[in-house]
Amino acid sequence: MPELPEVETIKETLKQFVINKTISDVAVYWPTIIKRPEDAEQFKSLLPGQSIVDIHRRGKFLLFELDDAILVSHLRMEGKYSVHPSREPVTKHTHVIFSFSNGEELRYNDVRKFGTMHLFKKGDELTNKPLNQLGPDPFDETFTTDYLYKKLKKTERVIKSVLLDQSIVAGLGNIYVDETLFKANIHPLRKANKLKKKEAAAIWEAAIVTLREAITQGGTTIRSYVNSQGDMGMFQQELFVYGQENEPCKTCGKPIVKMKIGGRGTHVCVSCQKMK
DNA sequence: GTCTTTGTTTACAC
DNA sequence: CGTGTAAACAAAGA
Repeated sequence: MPELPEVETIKETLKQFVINKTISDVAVYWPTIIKRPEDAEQFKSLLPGQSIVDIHRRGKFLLFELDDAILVSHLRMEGKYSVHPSREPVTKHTHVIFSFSNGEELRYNDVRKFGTMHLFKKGDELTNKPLNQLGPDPFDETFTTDYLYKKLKKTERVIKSVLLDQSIVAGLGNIYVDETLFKANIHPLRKANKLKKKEAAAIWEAAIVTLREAITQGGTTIRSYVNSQGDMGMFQQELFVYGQENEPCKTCGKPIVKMKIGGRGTHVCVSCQKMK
């Protein structure tokens, strides 16, 4: 479940292994991961000879900047990247391999095969799906309390669903939305357009603080997340509500309740997070 | 076989 | 057509 802090951590750990490496060959064992170009054979043919110039992050997407292209990669639930010598055996969940001219390989591993890859000519990625659907990153200067408050005003949806909407703000997923709303003392079922400006400001602040702290902890490891060096995140120790069903609230001691909102498991302290 | 998991896309009712 | 909700979808493990 890599969300923004996990993808940020993956980006930083992966950088040291792949920048300036030149792709010599590409193998695709599960073509449905490749979304653009539609034909995986064409995808493969476009990459050899290109070097990895840099890696960026946009929301939950990893962006591999190549000499003349951008590879946009989404890890969905369980996608992972790792670098190995080519002689090392692959696992049954390795679906894409980028071979480098130095004998190493960047491997994409994904137990669920839900991840996606889109390849663009440089510049085209911003005006096409999936990146053109995204709202600002939480740390972008355009993501302000005013921006958030105006967006919340416009919708009848509950706040939980709005914060999961990547076109509002890009990078929050189920873990960090639940944690953000707990920190802001807002019940996830509150209607977005009924929230006061002060409450929007509290959500903004809570999101920024939670994400920043999670990044410094290297992300959250719930099921299987590790960074590209194989290290677990540590933020799970800081979780107040996510995955804490029936555990006592760290603030008030009442048991954390799990409910379904918009089809998503949602964790809430009904004592601390008021419906008002 | 059924159910759960998540982020995103698609279908559809209003 | 915009909006909101629900279902579909990707696949595997419990």
